[in-house]
Amino acid sequence: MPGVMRDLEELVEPPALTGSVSYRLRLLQIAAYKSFEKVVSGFGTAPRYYGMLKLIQANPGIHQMRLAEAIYLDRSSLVPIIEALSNEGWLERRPTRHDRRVRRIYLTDLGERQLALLDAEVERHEAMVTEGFEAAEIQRLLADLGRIDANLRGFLSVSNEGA
Amino acid sequence: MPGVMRDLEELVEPPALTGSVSYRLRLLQIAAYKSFEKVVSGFGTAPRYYGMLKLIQANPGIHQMRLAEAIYLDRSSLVPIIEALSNEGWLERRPTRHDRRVRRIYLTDLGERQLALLDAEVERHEAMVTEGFEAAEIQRLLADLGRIDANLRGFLSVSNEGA
DNA sequence: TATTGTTATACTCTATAACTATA
DNA sequence: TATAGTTATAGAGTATAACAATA
Repeated sequence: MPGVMRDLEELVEPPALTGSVSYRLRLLQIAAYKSFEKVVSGFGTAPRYYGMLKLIQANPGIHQMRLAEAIYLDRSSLVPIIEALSNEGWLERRPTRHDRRVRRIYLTDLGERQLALLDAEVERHEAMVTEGFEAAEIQRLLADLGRIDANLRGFLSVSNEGA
Repeated sequence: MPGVMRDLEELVEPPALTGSVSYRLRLLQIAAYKSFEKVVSGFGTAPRYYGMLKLIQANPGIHQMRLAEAIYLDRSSLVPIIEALSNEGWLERRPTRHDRRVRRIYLTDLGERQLALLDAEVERHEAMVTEGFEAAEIQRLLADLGRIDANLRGFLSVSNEGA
């Protein structure tokens, strides 16, 4: 009776997906994000903006526009995020003297302290993600991902030239 | 006058991000998705579910539950997607004899033909993503991503054991 | 009792367009 | 005229919970 066992068969991954870097990236990102949310808890809305907080930390006084570009967001989409993290005490917006349209973003002291705690959780997650990799392998992987990033940024900026 | 040039300075990427595979994956996926949408057009809502369509093609008659798991979606979230693609003629649901709760999913003939056209667009995009990579480098990268996928799936299934 | 697919519903995230205040 | 930030709004996309049919 062929067909009866069908429900128990392995899922076939077609070559077009198995061999696609884009597809792997997509599924990996979903899985990485879900696992990250399981690892991290008790930090409010901040964990999902960990990357942004680290960028602010490394670039104190960064403009909102600049920040939005860096994380591929529209400037309007960034506003409620900045708002929420300000309300939770992570960061603050300060006006500038030279150009009063611009507001510069800084971590608060509380933000700095909390971010240090969050760093530990993030490292724990990263260790799980790269379990079984040697340091050199991780460096090589990061280099490869960097090359892909360059390809994509190049393509996106070229195809945005008209805008 | 230090500080005046600040607006033109390069963005500093902190080591915690530069060295994080998770973070790279996240940003890459966003960029890859945006570029994919620019490359592909004229296929309705299908391109964003290209991976799912290829899975159905490779696993004709797959159950909805099975499909949902494979792409990390809740079974309820899959329903409107299946619905839309059915309405656009890409696929169809057929009842089963043995277990009448289950509906099996198949590509239609139209779906097969359109998917063949979409394949070409996807290949074009993939070529851009991996531009500058040699075939062996791509294989190595895919292998690395596969190892990460295994780590994540292992972690997610373990931490879901209670559920 | 458990499972598959479905529905109703609400929540999150995002972009677009219009607005303000500055430049 | 153009730009930085904001607001209002609408559209995706997702999960949760409850339901019907079936096992």
